[in-house]
Amino acid sequence: MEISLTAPCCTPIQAAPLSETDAEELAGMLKALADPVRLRLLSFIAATENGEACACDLTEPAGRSQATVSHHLSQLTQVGILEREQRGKWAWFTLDRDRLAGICAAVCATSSD
Amino acid sequence: MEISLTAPCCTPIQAAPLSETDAEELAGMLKALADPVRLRLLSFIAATENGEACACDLTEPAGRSQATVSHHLSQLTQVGILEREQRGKWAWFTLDRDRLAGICAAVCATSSD
DNA sequence: ATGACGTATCGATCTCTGTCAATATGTTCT
DNA sequence: AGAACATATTGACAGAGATCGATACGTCAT
Repeated sequence: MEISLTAPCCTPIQAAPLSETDAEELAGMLKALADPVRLRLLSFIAATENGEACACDLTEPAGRSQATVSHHLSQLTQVGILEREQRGKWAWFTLDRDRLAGICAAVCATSSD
Repeated sequence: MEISLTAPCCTPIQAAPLSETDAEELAGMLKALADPVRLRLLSFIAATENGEACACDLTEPAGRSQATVSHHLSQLTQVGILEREQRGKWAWFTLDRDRLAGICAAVCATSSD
């Protein structure tokens, strides 16, 4: 039995039959990921110099209205994929790579991990 | 630079800003995963003795109608997470773990991978 | 305090998706 | 061929979600 580098964020799907509740929980996180605009937002943030970005710099490259981008950023923050920090009147977001890895672990980890 | 064990199934999000097309592609696969019923179906199949299951044995544990389960299995097959094999009048499904790992790699792989 | 500016929330609309009953398709057995 | 059974497809509907304009909320500078 190997020790995996990142622990699953929730019950892994390939170890044992998933309960309805556990399935709902993981599905919620995956739903947050499963949108092209949100994936691009994550990608933009990951591509910055410091791995952080201000909401004001994300509206234009996302190609959506300020309200829509704010909504997407909020969703990603809610499931812990993004972390939000208020700096003056600006909202800065950083990617939580451990959280992302935890979601992936829940999807991919096999019983031998 | 490490060589990762599984190659991303499509453009990874953390390497460079994602194009709209690439984002749509990955989002499509994640959408297939992002449903509690489908996650449970995957989980049930992964938990079987041989890692394969007949559609007829999935309807009841999924708690959905035959039509709905068939629809979900079809979606998972369409994005390559499940593989379908016809045996007589039964449809057998196996999990493509490499495909799953490829999706995870696209989400989690960093530029240093 | 007041004005300016960045962000979040609200309300409305439109599209997408999960669901099932009914039906069609395909396979096996007699 | 015809009956029986497993699975897929169709059509319809309800609920969820993406989107935006308008507005409210915070924060800063004057």
